[in-house]
Amino acid sequence: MPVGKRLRRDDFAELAGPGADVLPAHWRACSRRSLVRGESLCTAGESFRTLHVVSSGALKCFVVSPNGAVQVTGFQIAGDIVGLDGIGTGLHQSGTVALLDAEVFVLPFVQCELWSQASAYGQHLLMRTMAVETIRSQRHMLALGTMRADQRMASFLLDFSRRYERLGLSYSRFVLGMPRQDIGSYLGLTLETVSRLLSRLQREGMLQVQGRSIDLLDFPALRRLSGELTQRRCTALDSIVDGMGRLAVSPR
Amino acid sequence: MPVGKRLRRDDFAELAGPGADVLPAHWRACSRRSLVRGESLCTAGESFRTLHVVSSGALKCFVVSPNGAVQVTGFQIAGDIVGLDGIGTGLHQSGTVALLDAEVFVLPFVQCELWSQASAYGQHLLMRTMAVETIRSQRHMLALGTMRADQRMASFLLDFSRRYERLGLSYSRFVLGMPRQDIGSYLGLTLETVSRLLSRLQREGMLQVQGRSIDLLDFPALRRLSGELTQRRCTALDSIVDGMGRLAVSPR
DNA sequence: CGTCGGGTTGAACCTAGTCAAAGATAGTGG
DNA sequence: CCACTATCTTTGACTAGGTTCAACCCGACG
Repeated sequence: MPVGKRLRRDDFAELAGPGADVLPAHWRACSRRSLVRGESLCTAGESFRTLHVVSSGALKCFVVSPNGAVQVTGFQIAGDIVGLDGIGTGLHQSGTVALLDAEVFVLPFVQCELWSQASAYGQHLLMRTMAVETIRSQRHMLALGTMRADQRMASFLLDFSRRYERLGLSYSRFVLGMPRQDIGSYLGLTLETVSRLLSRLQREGMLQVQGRSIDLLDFPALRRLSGELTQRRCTALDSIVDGMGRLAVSPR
Repeated sequence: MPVGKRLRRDDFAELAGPGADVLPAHWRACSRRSLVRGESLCTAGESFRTLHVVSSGALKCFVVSPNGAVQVTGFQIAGDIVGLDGIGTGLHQSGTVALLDAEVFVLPFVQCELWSQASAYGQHLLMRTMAVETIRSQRHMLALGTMRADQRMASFLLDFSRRYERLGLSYSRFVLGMPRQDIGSYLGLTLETVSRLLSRLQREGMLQVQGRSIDLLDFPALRRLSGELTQRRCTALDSIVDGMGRLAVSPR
């Protein structure tokens, strides 16, 4: 049960995850909180006091538009950090719920701030953690804005593959902790499209899917699909970007 | 020429823009840099040393995927901050170019860090600035992931309207500093679709468009379009989100 | 054993993308 | 100052990818 992998506090010393940076200096003091499947860690609008680093299980984070549309903004597994969006306004902008039974480390934000003030290193790490989050969302925007459905799906699977590998788990066989609807929301697709895509990729031999269990079979093909080729609105292979950020197709 | 509005340093005392927070404590020391239309402020991969706050003109920020697809991640006008994405890795993750002749304040990042270490307030502001950026990208993800083309366009126009208003300019008549292609890239659409949408909204009386000059006429309609109704995958008006973040349609 | 949430699959529809051509605009150099 | 060019914009016709609606299946759980 890969997703359920539980981290001991000491694991974070070697862990490369986004939350790992900010945790070490706190782990002595920090408490934990258990969540059962479906339990909410925080909801949008709620006042922000603590950051959380996932110890085990899986969470999803989502924003809700005024009219009720839901967009899943990310999935968090062991080592990932949750709650950075609350720093800006003092209110959580997004909700977070447990997809599976989960456990999180609790980091009171005032302590993070104190720590960050006390050491230049701590400050740097905290900022870096936030900036990494920005980079992650930029990548996701790129996926949502420029990729076709199958490419998004391939990127999504490869992303999870890498993250599981980072936790010392199999990068080719894993269990997605979330239903099709959540994957769809995250990728800007409907659940039907997600289901169809997984079936198609299976038919084409790139992976094996059994409910939420995934077995990635053809990494080169998945990588090719996810990015190297056939990007929407980018037909020329030898195209470059000029100073204006325009695609400049080189002759020859 | 609304977009060309130039800020004096003192303006930032009252300015509510994202960059305004971080600037005041620095303005005495900080230098400026002028950019001509098309000039690049920084390119992806380049090492990160400085933040910039736009003084006048307009910039765009974009990421490029390995295969050459371009996604515009944001447009910056006076008061906006540029370069936060470099903090995470020490390398700029995105490129920034001037859409118009522009001037920016230059904030060496080491100084920001020193300032941030020196005062808890400074630290808080810097982090807040970064977190606000995160919130912005979450909103944009929501647009890219859940909205239809016309809704994205309406949101985009209303966003610019608010930002111009914040600068003390007209919220109803303004000039978009970027070509259709960039708007399209930002919204995850093609330039043809952008053009067609603007024509359609004009035909429907919501706005007047003349090249890059926009005159918003029917705010209620634009707001309605941008969010209140007809969101894709959200047909029920009285739907709410349950603990799992699922849409729960209330009976009645 | 029946119900319920989640998943799969099909068919019809529609939004937005693609390709193409013509018009507008602005910048450049004679 | 005007002609020329490059870039940007608009519009049309056609296509394709993804959504919608609907039926059905499967496994878990009471």
